[in-house]
Amino acid sequence: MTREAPTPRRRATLKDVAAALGVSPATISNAYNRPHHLSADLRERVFQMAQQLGYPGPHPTARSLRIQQAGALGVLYPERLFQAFSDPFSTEFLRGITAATEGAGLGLLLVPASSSSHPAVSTVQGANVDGLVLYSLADNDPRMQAALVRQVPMVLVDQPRLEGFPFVGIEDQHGAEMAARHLIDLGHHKVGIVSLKFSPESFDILITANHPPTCHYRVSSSRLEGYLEGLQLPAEHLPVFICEHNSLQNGALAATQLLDAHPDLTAILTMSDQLAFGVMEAARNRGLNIPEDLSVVGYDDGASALQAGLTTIHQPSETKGRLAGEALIQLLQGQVPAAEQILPTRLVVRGTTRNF
Amino acid sequence: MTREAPTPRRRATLKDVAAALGVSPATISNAYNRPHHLSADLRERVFQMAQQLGYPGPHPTARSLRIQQAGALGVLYPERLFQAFSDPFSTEFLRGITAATEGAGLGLLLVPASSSSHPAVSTVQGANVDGLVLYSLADNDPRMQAALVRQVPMVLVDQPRLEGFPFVGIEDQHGAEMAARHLIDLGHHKVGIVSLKFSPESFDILITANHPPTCHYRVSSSRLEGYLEGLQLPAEHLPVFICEHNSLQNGALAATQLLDAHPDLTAILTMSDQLAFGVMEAARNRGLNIPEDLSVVGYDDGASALQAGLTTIHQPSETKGRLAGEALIQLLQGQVPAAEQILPTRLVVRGTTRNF
DNA sequence: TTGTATGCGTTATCAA
DNA sequence: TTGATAACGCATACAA
Repeated sequence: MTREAPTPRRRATLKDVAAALGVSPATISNAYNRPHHLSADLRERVFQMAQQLGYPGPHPTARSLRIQQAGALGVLYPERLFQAFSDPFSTEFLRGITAATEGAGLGLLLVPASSSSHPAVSTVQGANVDGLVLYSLADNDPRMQAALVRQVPMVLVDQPRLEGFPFVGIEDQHGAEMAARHLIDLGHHKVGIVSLKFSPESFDILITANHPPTCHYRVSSSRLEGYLEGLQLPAEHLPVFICEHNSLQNGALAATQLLDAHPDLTAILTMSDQLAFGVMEAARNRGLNIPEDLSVVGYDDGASALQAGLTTIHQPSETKGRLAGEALIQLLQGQVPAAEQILPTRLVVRGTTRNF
Repeated sequence: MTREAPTPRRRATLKDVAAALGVSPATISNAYNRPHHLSADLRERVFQMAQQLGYPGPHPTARSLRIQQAGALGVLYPERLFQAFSDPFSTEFLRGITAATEGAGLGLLLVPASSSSHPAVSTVQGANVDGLVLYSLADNDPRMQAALVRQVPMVLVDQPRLEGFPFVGIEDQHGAEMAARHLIDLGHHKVGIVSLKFSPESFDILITANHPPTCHYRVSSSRLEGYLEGLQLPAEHLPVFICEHNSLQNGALAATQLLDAHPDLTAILTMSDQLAFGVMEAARNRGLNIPEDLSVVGYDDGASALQAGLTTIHQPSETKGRLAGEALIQLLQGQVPAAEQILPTRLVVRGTTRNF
């Protein structure tokens, strides 16, 4: 097993350096982690020998195992990670997390969603992290249970609560209600809704609000409730298009189908800015002017909403991320963070809504 | 905070389950990893006992150490992670990486930059990853050496090359040259340049192109060279403002100082879209119309450039990320990726440049 | 189908 | 200041 061959095909370890130097492994470890526990001279010789043998320094995983710290925080995202970087609004959330956690020297691990070969739960089970942020997961997402089982510190954001874990969210329903009331105040009676998805496997579908399918996403259900509350219109005459993705393209599709089925609509409420942009594009393509012929309201108020002059509901997504990150760090330090932090939403009236 | 579950003083381990069940540790391990190596009945009993004891399943770090796989890829970013989520253009790059790596079940670890308490090299030494993407690091960034020492698979993107590691980049200089020539073709003779940073510690400074300070960033130096090549103007009359940050605010500051010192400028070349937006804002604030009074060219062509009608240099940042991710995965699989992939840049003329 | 023994590469506790 | 040794928690040949 032991070979004195000068060509170690295998990565050199701390023991190899110790052996080559005729000292104990502890000394090598000390050279890296406790400089004052050994003479400067010996320490220098250790580093020289390490370089000579190609010893890359303490193995991170072995060290993590030993000191019981992974040095990273994980984020569970409802969709494929690809999506996390597609919406300017969700990158703001991630920015908030890093703003809070980077100073502590903690990395941010984006945990991959499921794929054919790698079920989602296995990736959350295998994530080398000291804590998790559960972001906007569906109430039937198996990863929630998998995360719970891991018994690591967790913070929940915009998703179903779990007893004993800090929650960070926004006044989702209230924001939607304000959006709806804004339209009512402007005199609109024929309003369509473009919704975010209802369940992980959902696909594009046009329904009416009186018979909604089961909704597994807290954000979607809260906002829909807010819309209904604010509109006070008969649900059976309220068309709702449920989108599979939160994308401009999907918003355009939604608008097309809504307007095809209900040409008399004078306004559309959307559950995200991205969807609103898509609606606007589709509306213009069929010759409708905004806001003259059609009023549109978004949700989120990401960076691009200002640029586009979109009337929308503002939510502090970066702050949301920061609070989540801070709560998680407090948990790691044995402190007790606020059990619940609900951030305010507010209506921002710009140029895409108008009197009817 | 307190949970009703039987709180074990210490996290239960595989051994505990084995002991409680009177079987060997290997059996527990098999129950989780090799279902077919034991009877369905015993497997079921294992899971039940695990639940009863609160055993969270195999410890990810211990497992990682044993199987020599971290299950994640790391990204080294030139600035604080906060910045990675601030520029729509760099999020496109990250999106490309995840698009390539998520399918393989690999997480993406964003390695934190330095802070007062945590030197940057320690975080790269301690990152639990199977490979690294070095993105746009300065040639004097100590993390490059730290990464090299680790002897893990690496891919270099938009930064100094290292012998033996795949490189992914763009035609940086060529793009800049086209931008400059575009202005010359339009008849401009008085041109200012807004540059990205030259060194990690750099601060805002106005210089002339004939005496540039040492540049540690490959992207900045390539683009500056391209500008000089394309402009063919005397360097001593070419003002360059070097920005500390790649932000709209910094672009506005740059424009203000450039135009204060050189009121006769008719055009400004910027090394990023973000900087261009800032220049445009500052120009408008001082009563200059774009492009009538001032032509502006960006770089990157991120999503917002189209919306703003910015003349800019397009680069395929998402593709860049995808290729980097794919190359890294090939490395992990023992395959040999292309040693070098240089993606094309192209001039996109929109509404912010005009004849002079 | 199940058990035994060993090693993955460290760090921590003690003793010298 | 340095050394011997036992964890850290698991997976895998190999034996039974």
